[in-house]
Amino acid sequence: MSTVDLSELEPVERRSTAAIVADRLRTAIMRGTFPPGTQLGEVELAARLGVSRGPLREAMQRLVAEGLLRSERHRGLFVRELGAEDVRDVYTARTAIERAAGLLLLAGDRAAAAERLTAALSRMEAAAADPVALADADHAFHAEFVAASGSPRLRRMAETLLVETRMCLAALQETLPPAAALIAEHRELCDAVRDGDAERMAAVLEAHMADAVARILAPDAPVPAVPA
Amino acid sequence: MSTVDLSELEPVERRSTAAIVADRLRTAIMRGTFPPGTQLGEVELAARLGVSRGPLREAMQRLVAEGLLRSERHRGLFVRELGAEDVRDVYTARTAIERAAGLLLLAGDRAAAAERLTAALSRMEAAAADPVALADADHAFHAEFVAASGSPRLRRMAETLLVETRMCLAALQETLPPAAALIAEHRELCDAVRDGDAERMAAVLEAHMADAVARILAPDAPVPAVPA
DNA sequence: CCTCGTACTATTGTCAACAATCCGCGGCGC
DNA sequence: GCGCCGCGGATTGTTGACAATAGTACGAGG
Repeated sequence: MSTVDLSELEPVERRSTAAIVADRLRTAIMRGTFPPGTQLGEVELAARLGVSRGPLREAMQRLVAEGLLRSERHRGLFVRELGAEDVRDVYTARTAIERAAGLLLLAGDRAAAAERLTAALSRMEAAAADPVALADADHAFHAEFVAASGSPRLRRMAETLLVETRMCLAALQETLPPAAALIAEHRELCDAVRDGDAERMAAVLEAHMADAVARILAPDAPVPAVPA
Repeated sequence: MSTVDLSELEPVERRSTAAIVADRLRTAIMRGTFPPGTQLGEVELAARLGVSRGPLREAMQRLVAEGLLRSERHRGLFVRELGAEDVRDVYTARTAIERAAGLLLLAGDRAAAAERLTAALSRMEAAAADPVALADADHAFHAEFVAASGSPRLRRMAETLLVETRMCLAALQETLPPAAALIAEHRELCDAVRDGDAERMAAVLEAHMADAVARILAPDAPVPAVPA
């Protein structure tokens, strides 16, 4: 038959300029290009992005709604600065979201989910050498974890929280843990999902988050984990 | 001493126009003034609100980021329509958030939290006769529940989800449950918080959410609850 | 009778200019 | 010397108008 591959020509729809600008700014903030506390001048940003101030302001309002920017009236927009309290808050929220996503995962197609997660895990292993690539892979793993749950709202919230997580890392000297320990924790999560063990999954997840908070807030304190 | 009451003159700062417009639109959508699927014409809305299209567009982008509006390029902005799948999704997300908030509550000052909740509960009882006032009070109770946890992120997410909840109710004929049963469920939640019983709190919460989903999606099916 | 092409209209997307507001600095009075 | 007032510069908030695009209706052609 003359049926050709249609999988690649569905999403012809270009998104609005404001959405593109918002994405660009989000990644820039996430990567630490704009350190927390810096003011985002509208005219300079607009010129640099090649758009006018209108769409730029719309994009900024979106980021304000996401909690990444803080708006002071007639003063300007500033990159939100995250303190210790915020780190704890981000991780408690992440724990809540990812735990719920994990439970949905277990209730759904565990095999497919485990496969997606192991794929993401292998990408983490491939990036173990490069710290920034490892951080990207970690981000992608958790995003995949929540996305696989099939819940669009959990997914959106998790994405916002992951961006804030990376802001924390970038701001607080990005003390990434040893790659081996990090990967081991994620592998355990994968196994729990594949086995359908909800208790273990939740426990591993909570321990993972608690470890991350402890590591970020007290970089010197050693975190008990698997040695290698 | 000459110390006067300072509690009421701190927040002199007026918020930006876009924020005000966003609030106005949010409540309008929440109350069902704009039924799901309706297009929000910019010129008409701007004229009706007495602002220009610029701030209005910024407010709308905020609501898009919150998931209340859906943007189609060169077509306009429409109120997001929620189906059965969305109802389930909203309530799973709410369960995740409120469960986490409840755990934080138990870890903090239980007595103060219980007091705030019982106050909110009494407001529900006072509004038992009027369905819309009862819905408002229910909304306020859950908002208070999450706010008392002290987590700004959980609070913000919960607020968005509560707005979506009311959209669901307004769209699907707002079949509110009998006031007595509703209040009884919330009172049980209060008691669990005061007693510090995490297991019971989570169980009550999940049952409450499951009941709500069942009621919304199948209005005729009787929900087993306390008779009166 | 149905289908394709085309002009029109209404709406959104974008832009540049105007007005209001706030910070920093210099001068004045006490 | 210290504090207050006023002014200049810069930035944000807002406005109106211009341009591009999608939907719609009408008419021509098969």
